[in-house]
Amino acid sequence: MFDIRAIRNNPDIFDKGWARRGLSPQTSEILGLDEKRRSLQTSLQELQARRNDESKKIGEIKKDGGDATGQMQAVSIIKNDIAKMEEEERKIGNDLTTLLSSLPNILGDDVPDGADEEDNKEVHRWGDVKRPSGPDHVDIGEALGLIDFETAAKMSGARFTLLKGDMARMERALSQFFLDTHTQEHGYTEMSVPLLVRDNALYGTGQLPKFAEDLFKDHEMGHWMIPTSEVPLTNIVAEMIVDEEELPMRFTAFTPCFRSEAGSAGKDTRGMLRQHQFYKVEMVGVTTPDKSEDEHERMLTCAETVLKKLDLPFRTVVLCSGDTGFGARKTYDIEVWLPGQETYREISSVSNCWDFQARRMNARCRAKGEKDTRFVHTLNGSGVAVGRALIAVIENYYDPSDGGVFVPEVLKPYMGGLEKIVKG
RNA sequence: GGAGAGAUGGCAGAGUGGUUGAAUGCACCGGUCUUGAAAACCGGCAUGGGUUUACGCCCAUCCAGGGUUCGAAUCCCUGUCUCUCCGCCA
Repeated sequence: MFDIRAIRNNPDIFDKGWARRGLSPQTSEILGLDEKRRSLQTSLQELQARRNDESKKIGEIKKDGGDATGQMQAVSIIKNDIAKMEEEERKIGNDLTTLLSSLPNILGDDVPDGADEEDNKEVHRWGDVKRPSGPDHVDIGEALGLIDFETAAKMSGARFTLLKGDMARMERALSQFFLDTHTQEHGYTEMSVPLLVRDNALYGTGQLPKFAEDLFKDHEMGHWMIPTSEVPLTNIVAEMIVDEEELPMRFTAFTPCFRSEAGSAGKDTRGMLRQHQFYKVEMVGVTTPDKSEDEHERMLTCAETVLKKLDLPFRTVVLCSGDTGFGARKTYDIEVWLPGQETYREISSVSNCWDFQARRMNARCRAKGEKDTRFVHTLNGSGVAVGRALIAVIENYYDPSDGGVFVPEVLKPYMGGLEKIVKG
């Protein structure tokens, strides 16, 4: 959502911003609606003032025991006009809101222009690629008898996975390791959050109204399954005015994520890279407006740290204008090396949403002693996707001599000291 | 699933159709007093929007959305949330 006054004052900035996302100019339509609405509002309020005035007089006349029939009829007529005008005003207001809420965030100046992921700019690379190529997690996992797509498909269809034994345990170990690192070393507060949310929560973070088809919904109760715990974690501050002393707030959660993958038919169909359901440890930050860029860099470091501790080679890119998501002002993706694909694949996405979500959620902050409030800035980042981390470990820690998978050093404490996953 | 109670300003808590945007207390801000502080006393203190060069004026908001009425915090309907009791249940 956007500040209509800012659009009034600097329409060019917004049109140029949206042009970077490939959109045609929007502000003339926005401002046309805005002007219409305001002039309607003004005349509506004049009528309301007259109605209030007359009604007050009727009250006085009646109190004195007089006859107010004439005045009552007069107000009755005004009332009809008000009703008509209210409806028109509401309609235009809705049109305006619908238009504004379907427009993406304005990109940061430091976001490179580009059409798609080909144009993302690499920021840096980390780690030695010890296994440039090799079997993928499907071959390794199935040979070990610990990853089973067929059985999962039997009960749930495509894009689901069944993990067994030490493979299931390693998934759990990864999530524990991520959570512990973020809570104990990075200052995040662990949250256990609702996985089903209502429309308004998804509107707040920007998934609705535009991206309903990407989500699973329970039509009976009206709940949506979260596509990421960014939704519940960010909505913690919805409708709140927080003291600026309490900022930054840093939340983390380990949750399943549910995605319909409606637009990605045929994409990444092999293996467990793209599933309808996967686990993720998420980080969310809430800051004052002046601190979000620093927080963004910090959050990126937090996500990179867990990959470094796992000794997984990765590269970090800043997404170009065409690849940056709807609600983000700027996004870093961390891509981990997958020997099975001989390429880097996304394992984390770290975004600064600026005040975009805060406006939609009405999440504000106030400095001590101040009267005025400001919208907070919100950030979110995967820290990191557990399923994809598991893939990365399987493929990078593969031992061709026996088909096993070494357990990364930092995961051993979470796996009872196990050194290696082997065929059982 | 059944029965009932409730939602009012930062908080507590009045108000059941006519100057109620809302008593009172607490908190908060300013002042008087004091060497200083406390106490006491005096004054101020909701939010969003429209309009205005400005002072200001106006509109909306007592959980949300509809309705009744000349007029709604107050009456009616729907939804959301909270609480109590019964049933069921991880």
